[in-house]
Amino acid sequence: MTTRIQKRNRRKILEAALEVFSAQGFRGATLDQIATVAGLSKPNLLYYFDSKEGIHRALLEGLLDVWLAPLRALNPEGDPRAEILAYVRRKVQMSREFPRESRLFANEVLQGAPRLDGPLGADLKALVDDKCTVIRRWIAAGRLAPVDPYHLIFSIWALTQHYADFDAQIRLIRGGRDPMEGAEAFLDMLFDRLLKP
Amino acid sequence: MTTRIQKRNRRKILEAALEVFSAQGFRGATLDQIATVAGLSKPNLLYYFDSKEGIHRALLEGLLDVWLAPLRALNPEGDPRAEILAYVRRKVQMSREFPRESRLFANEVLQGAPRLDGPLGADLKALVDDKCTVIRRWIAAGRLAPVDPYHLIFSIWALTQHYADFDAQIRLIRGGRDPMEGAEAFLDMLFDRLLKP
DNA sequence: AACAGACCTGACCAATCAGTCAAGGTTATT
DNA sequence: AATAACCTTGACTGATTGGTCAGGTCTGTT
Repeated sequence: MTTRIQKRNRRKILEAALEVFSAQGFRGATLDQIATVAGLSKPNLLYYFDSKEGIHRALLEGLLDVWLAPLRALNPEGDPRAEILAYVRRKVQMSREFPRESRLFANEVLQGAPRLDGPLGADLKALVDDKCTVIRRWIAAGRLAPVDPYHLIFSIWALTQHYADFDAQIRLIRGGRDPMEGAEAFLDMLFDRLLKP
Repeated sequence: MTTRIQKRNRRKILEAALEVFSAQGFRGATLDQIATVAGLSKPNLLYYFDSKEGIHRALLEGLLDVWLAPLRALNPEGDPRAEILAYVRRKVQMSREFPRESRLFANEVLQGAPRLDGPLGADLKALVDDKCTVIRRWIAAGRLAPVDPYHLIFSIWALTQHYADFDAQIRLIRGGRDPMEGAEAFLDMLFDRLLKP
C-alpha cells in the first residue's frame, strides 16, 4: 500500500530526475543533483528507489507510454493523410511541450539504448510493426504515395524530435528567435507533398 | 616543431577519444578508457593534452570542418535541386561512414552545446546564414518550392544524422536488417517532392 | 497518550576519477 | 659516445560519487 507521502515524494523525485537526466544524461547526472532539485536528501532518494539505475528505469518505463501515445492513436479507419499529418502535428507539439522527455530518450538511444533492450523495446517494436502494416495497407489501396513505412515513421521522429534534442544548435543558428517558429508549417508542407499519391 | 612521435601519438589519442566520447558522451568517458583504446598510459595522454577537456576540444575543432564540408560545397551556381539532393546524399553517406562523428556532435548539442559557444559556433552560424541566402535566392528565382531555408537545412540534418545517432533504436525496430537500407531512396523521394517548384 | 510503522538524515565507506610528479627510458644530433 | 631534449610511467593525491547504516523524527491508528 502506498501512502500519501510516498506518492508525493516519488513524484518529486521522478520530476527532478527528468530534469537532471535529460540535461546531463545518465552518467553525467548525480544523485546529489537530483536530490537538490527534488528538495530531498540523498539517502531519502534511496529510501524510495533502489539505486540511481532504478530511478532512471522507473522514469523511462513511466514515460515511454506517454511518449508513444500519439503513434498509438494513429487510427487505421481514418483518412490516411489526415491521420499521419495529425500525428506529425502532435509530435511537434510534444517537442515544444515536453522537450525534456525527448532529450531523455535521445540520451538513452544515443548511448546504445541499453535500457530499451528488454520488454520496453519489445513493446516499441510491436507498436511500430503494427502501424507499419496499417501504412502499407493504405499505400496498397492507393491512398498514400508508395513510401517505406519504417522510413516514414523514422522521418517523423527525426524531424519532430530534432527541435527538442538539438535545441541548443538551432538557437545558436537562429539567434534569439523561437527555435520552432515556422516548424509546423514546414513539416505540414513536407509531409503533404511526400504523401500525396 | 612537432616530432614524428608527437604526430603519431596525438593521432592515436584523438582516434581513441572519438571512439570513447562518441559512445559514452563527455562525462561518461574516462581518461583510462581512452588511454586503453589508444594503447598508451593515462599520464602519457596528459603529456600530449592539457586535460580531458582539452582532448575533447581538440577533437571537436578538428572535426567540425570535416563535418560541415558538404554544406560548404553547396554551389550557388549549380542547379538548385541537384545541389541540395547531392548534399542530402553526401550527408547520408557520412552517416554511414562516420557515425562516430555524428554521435560526437549529437552528444555535444544534446548537452547544450557548451563547447560550441565560442568561435566554432560563430563559424557554424555564418556558414548556415550564407547558404540560407543562396537558397532564398533560388526560391525567389522560382527554381525551388518556397520553403523556409533554415528549416530545410535543419530537416536535412535531422533526417540524415538520425540514422547514425539513433542507430540503436532503428536496429531494435528493424531487427537484423541494415538500418540504412532504403534510406537513400526514401530521402531522395522526400526532398525531390518537397523542393519541386 | 501510546505505540508501530513509516519516514528521514548525518556521518560514513569504498570505488572511481582527473590530474601530478619524480624518476627512468628513448631518440636525434653532434 | 656523450648529451640534451623528448618521451613514458608507476605510484600517488584530492575530489567526487553511489550507496550504507544506525539512530532519530514524524504520522496515523487505537
